[in-house]
Amino acid sequence: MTHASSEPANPRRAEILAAAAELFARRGYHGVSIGDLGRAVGLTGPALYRHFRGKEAVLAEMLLDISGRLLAEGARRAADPDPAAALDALLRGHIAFALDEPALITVHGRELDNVPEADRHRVRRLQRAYVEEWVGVLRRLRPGEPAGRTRAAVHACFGLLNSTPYSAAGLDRDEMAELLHAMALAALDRRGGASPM
Amino acid sequence: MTHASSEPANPRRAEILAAAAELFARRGYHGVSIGDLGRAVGLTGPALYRHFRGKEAVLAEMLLDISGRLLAEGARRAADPDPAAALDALLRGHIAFALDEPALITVHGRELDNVPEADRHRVRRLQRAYVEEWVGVLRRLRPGEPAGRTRAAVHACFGLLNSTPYSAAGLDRDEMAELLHAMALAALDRRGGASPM
DNA sequence: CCCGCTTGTTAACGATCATTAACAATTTGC
DNA sequence: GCAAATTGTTAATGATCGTTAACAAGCGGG
Repeated sequence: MTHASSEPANPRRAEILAAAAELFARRGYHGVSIGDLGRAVGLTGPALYRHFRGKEAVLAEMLLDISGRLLAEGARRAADPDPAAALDALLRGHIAFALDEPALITVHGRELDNVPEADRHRVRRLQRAYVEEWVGVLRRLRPGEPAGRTRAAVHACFGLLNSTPYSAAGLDRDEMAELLHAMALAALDRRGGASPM
Repeated sequence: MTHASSEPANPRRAEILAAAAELFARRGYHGVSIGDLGRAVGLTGPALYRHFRGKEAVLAEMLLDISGRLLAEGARRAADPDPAAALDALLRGHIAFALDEPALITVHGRELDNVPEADRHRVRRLQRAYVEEWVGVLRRLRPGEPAGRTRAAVHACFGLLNSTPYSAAGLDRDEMAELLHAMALAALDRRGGASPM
């Protein structure tokens, strides 16, 4: 009941989660009602309670899924023994996620405060672990840098990559991916003034 | 009544706007009630209607002020005849704003959809004009680049600079400003693969 | 065949919301 | 000093919210 991965992948749950992501991203968690959520998948509001314990549970499951997926993919990519290759893989993975799931990236970055406390701690732990995967790779490339500065650089890099939802217009996916990759790599590469990567 | 700049700078209005910015940034527009807004400045909820037409008017005035200030400063800085100096000034100005007013930058980027339609169009026009100041400077530095790509690069740069609210911990203001400046300049400089700036 | 589970519905609940009304205190202009 | 405007209060209104209750249709397994 708690773990969605052990369930038989109920398609209605997935449908609701996808619709909720779009609505939460566009209007914010508090700007979306249970009635809105139901209507978005062709149901009435209370039908949602057949699939989720409540509105908060929808958000909680969504954020746990996102942060879990990011961390799982990130940990795998960061394991590359060549740190430059690991960074390249992290960039590619994060960019693909941001371009393919802009609503999820938006909600992931904005709505953590509305997750009930127990799950919020779990999401925060996953998010922090994901950041630390990046920090670990960057510290292999530039061991002397203070950890706080590296972490701030990672957050700035995420801000750049997650800008996708607001600038997707006009460029096709592959060109946008390449632009983000070049900009992010340059930003991380030339951070900190003098020391090269 | 419509233009705040011609009024005698009512301190209560400014106090409410400042408190509203913090609350809107933290919980989102719909997550903040009129009672919350009043309480944040030591009043009851309905007292707010002595200073604003309603909740939407608070957000509208806030976003008009932010986008207007960004555009005014941006236009002045972009007017430098040396495009490299203009870009440097734009970066410095935007970074100072993001570091000094993280709540305003956050609300500015998230809550446009909740502004009533008439004001929303005006805010969007100001925001677009600000982006075009950046695009104009960058096109002076790299005339051959397609405009859509330049615009996407500007939005990505804003994403990087506006990451401040989530990563301010650990670094002092000046070090953070320098880090953001170096990263943003590198990202814009090395965008697009080969052509130098 | 029918029992029970799943997945929907409509109706109703208390809470909370933005807003307005009615009224009081204080300040300002003359 | 006093009328008028300013700025606050509490109380009330109607809408909407998340949630639960009560009930119904469809379906699968014995």
